[in-house]
Amino acid sequence: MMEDWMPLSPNARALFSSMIGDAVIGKSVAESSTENRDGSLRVEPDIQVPSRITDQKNEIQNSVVGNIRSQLNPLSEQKLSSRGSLVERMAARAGFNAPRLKTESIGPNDLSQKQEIQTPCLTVPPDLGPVTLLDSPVFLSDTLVMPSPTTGKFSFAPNGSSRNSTLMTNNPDKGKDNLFEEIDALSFTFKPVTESGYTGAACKVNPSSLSQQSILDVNRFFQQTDFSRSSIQRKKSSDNISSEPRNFDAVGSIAGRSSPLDGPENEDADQRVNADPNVGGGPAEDGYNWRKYGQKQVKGSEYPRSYYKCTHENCPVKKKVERSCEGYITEITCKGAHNHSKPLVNGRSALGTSNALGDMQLDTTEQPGTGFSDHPFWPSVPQADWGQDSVELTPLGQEYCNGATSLPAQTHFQFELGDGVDGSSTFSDVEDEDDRGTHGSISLAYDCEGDESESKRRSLLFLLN
DNA sequence: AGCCTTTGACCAGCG
DNA sequence: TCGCTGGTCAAAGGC
Repeated sequence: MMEDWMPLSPNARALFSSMIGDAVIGKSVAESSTENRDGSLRVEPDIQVPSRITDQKNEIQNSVVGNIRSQLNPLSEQKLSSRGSLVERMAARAGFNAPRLKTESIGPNDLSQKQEIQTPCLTVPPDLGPVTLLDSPVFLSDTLVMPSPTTGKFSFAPNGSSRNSTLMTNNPDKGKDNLFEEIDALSFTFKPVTESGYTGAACKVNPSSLSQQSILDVNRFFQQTDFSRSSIQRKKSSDNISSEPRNFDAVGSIAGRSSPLDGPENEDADQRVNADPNVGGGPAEDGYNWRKYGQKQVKGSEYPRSYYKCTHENCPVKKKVERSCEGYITEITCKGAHNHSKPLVNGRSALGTSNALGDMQLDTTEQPGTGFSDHPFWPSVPQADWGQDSVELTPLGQEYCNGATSLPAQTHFQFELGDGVDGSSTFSDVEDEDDRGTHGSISLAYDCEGDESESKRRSLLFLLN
């Protein structure tokens, strides 16, 4: 179903995916990593998504997808329909069967009879119109739109006369109201991060209890990620870009979209959510501070390799990061061992920061101070092992490179092992790299502009998850 | 001012 | 020794 979002920017998709927990995210959640004999880590889909939460997410996501699609031009939709499921393509390329969102029970049984509904997840509840979603406060990116709760005014116009007519659909007011009604009904699943890291517990937070500032922060976040109606419209007007398969964060790879950067073809700088080098293999995504000291085009690699050093004094750790044309990490090689603990971030340890994204992680034992090991996107590495001069780890995964061919590129993480280190026995729990840095949904949390914003974004991610 | 990225040059290892 | 390649340095510039 991911192709349903193709016309959207990767950033938007990443964010949306994070928010609604699409099928692929479900896959991410459902997937667990297994350890191969050779020490590499591979993700395998073999864990079921908690049913209740998944059902709610699917319900919302189906509605959202359907509504968004209804806003897209027919051409894009047709192109989308003509493509196979991304999951299927991934499965074909990666050689595993990714779990699919079951949509048979949603909507008409005979979908083939309806051309406009050729892909799953298109059933839209009649009371949840496009405006419900597109006019959601978090979707509004410009100041011309109607006041919204995110602006602190929280007043809806009696009618939608002042809004963009092209996006208007039936029953706008009802849609908006329903948005909050539904949100309220569903409640957010808020997963707090404690000083010691992710607790694994989830608590419900009634949206009404959120502070105005929090809402404003959420809105600001969406604006920064350009996950807005205006961005969608821009995409509509540029089919040459939007119609191409692009990296899908949630599907993706380490996701730390890495923030999936917008491709070079996308010159709209404000849409670059993850143009930050931190995203993915860049500095900070693992809680440490890195300084790039070199970049080189390596023979045999289609992407330039970046060299990073840990900025901590006397810390010998270096890492090499290969990034695709879109900024997705295709390979990370970390060498050395940190001789220091993670720097504090916003009054809390980087560990906490890392775990902000770890709500999909399953019972990962915290390994404070072990570097990547305590990052939700990195496997747990016993301190003793990480203490070696170098550690090598090679989880494999896939990401989808944009570009004309949309060829998949393999994401490759590698920690160089020191002698006597059995990498195969040191890593026990790793997430699907699809959810890691090479894709935006996750990287957003690391795409920090500052401690404050980082903290706010973390909060947002909790809301979205 | 400090830190960062960028990027061309330089260095070392290897065949 | 030479050429190739990967890794690093360091000046310049940006934020």
